[in-house]
Amino acid sequence: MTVTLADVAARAQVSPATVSRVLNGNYPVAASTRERVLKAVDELDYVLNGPASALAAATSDLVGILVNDIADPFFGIMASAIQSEIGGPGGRAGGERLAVVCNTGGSPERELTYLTLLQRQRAAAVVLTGGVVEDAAHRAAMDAKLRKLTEAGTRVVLCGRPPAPGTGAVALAFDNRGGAQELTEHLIGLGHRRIGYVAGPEGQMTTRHRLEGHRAGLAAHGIAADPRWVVHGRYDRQAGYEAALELLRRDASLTAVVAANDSVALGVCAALRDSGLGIPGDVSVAGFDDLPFSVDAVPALTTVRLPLAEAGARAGRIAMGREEAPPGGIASVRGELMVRGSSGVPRG
Amino acid sequence: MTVTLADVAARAQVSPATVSRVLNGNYPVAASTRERVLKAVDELDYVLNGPASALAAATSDLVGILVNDIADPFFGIMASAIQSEIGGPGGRAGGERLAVVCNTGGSPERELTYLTLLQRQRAAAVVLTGGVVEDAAHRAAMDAKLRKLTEAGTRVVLCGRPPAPGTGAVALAFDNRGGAQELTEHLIGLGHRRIGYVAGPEGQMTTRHRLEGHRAGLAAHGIAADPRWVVHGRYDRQAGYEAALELLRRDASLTAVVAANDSVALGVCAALRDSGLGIPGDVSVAGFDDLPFSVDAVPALTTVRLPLAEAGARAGRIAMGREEAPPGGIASVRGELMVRGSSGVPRG
DNA sequence: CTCATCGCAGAAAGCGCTTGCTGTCACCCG
DNA sequence: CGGGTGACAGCAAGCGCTTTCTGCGATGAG
Repeated sequence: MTVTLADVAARAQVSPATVSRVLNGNYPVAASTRERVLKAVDELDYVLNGPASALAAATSDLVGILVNDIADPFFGIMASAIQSEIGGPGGRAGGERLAVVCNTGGSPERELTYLTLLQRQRAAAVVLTGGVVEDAAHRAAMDAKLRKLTEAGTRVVLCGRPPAPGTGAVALAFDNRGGAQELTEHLIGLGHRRIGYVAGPEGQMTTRHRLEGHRAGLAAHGIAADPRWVVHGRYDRQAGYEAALELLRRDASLTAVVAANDSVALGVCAALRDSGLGIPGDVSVAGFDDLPFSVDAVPALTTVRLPLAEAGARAGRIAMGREEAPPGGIASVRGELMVRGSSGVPRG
Repeated sequence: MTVTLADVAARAQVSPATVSRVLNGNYPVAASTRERVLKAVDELDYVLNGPASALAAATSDLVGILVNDIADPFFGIMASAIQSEIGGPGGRAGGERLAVVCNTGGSPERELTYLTLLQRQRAAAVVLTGGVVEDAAHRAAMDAKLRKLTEAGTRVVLCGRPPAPGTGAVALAFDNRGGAQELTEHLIGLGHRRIGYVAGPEGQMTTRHRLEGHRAGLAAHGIAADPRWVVHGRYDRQAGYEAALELLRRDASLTAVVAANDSVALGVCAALRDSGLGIPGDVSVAGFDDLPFSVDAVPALTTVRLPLAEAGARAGRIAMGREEAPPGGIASVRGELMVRGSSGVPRG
């Protein structure tokens, strides 16, 4: 029914071994023989059996990419960049590889399960993106899993994710703390003193780092951090909308609001507008990430640009062994402050 | 080195066959035995070898999802919905499946190559999204490939994509023509007569259908379509920006511009603003798709909402055999007109 | 002219799992 | 109390490929 290597071999009058070697091209085969084999492959419309080949060779050409939410451009951009580098029909980077994009939905359990699934498939490499939950038990489980993967020969790269020491995984971490601090200092430089902060979900490292950076920025200028000025929520527009309303309720004298990311910032903007406040006339707003839509917001969003595509591409290359890992297996990726229309001098 | 089924069997004092059956749960195994096996699996930290299992069982639990660009929310949303339905650790939908998201970048060749790769992996199902190129040779090649896949037992679903008759593939097509017509008629209803149209790339079916719908809308109200009012470009913001400028250059008296999709519409808005024109005061703008950011644009974008997530979820279920295919294997998915701030009565 | 050498092709032993078929008990019914 | 019937467990034959090792003819050196 299905065409196998043996069929091709028979038609080309050679042994299966020879066909395999022609297809893999890692063993000398006479040109005339090769040609004959290729012709047979073509005539029979032969398609290699991936599982069989993976079993025999003890490796597969699958590469896993873990993301929190593929519908979110933040992850989409990274995934796209990673994929463009891991080979596949896209980038001419050696053998054709298949990228397996896994949606963890931010759930630690799913993350673990997907890793097992990938391990089961004997994936060639795994790139993990997205946040890390600050739960000791989960981190230990993750680290154990990652270690097992690297020990089994799977290359593991953390992209935009804090390092996992002792696991053998290479990490390209975003400098969330530094970026957030720079952003807050920009607002302070404009004259803002009462700055609200819409943070991400509690218990996430990204949330904590960005918040810490914000506070460091305040501290650097001797501004006391008022706990009423911080509200936690999800990393989405809706959460931003609600958080902004809450912030206003707590202290209507705020002159600026920093959001955990751009989506949240958009929600904040909508809430402010719906409350009759002008941006940046009444309240300045700032985001984080610099996703494509941020420049199109009106006014355009002041934010911290994270080099998502570059970091993803680099992670992809490292995962493929086409670029050396950074010294110590850890690199910090800096963001860049993008000052745009949504931030201005405070009113009054 | 690596733990195999046999190791587990030895430890649990049973035969490999029994272990396999416990793990697959499709054969009666005594509770006490099962427990013993599970214990051994746990103790040895056994991970099933995917390729070996796929080879022996002649099926794999991989599901392919083809998208044009994973960084584009249009595809991200569909991919996410599809994935949530195909099982995986996310949706509790039977066995754990791995979604393979493939970025075709809109290239017909890559589309074909990915399909071969998926065929090679003996994928359980494949969901294709994204546009179709109107090239006869390519379509024939695609159809042949799809037929081969369905013949090999792979379920093939086209999501938001025109049907491929005779291939055995199920199609959930978006009613681009109808949506575009409705949108244009909405503008006409407001009083617009000179309506610019920023179309997608030529030679794509989606582009053609939307443009045809637009023209049908004009025709229905006896408005002659002026060829100068149509500009083609890519499906992105940049193209929209440039196209809008070109449109204005050709005829500054346009009172409305319809864009091929929301991203393009955003570019159009930016260009209009940069030209000192108000929206919708001077020119009304409309998009297509209703992506999440469209409601946040200022003014919010009038557009046609495509039920991306619903269609994706349905496609996923059909691919998994958990929902029956529509009669004839073809269903048309309608869009819904979303009237928002970017469209108003024409000036003057 | 002989023997080591080289270049290429084939034989065959798995890779780790699934599954049809064949036992082997234990139990129940007559 | 015997044979029929189930409920489980094991045997063993692959699944389709890779790869080591062996074989063989041709070539070049001595």
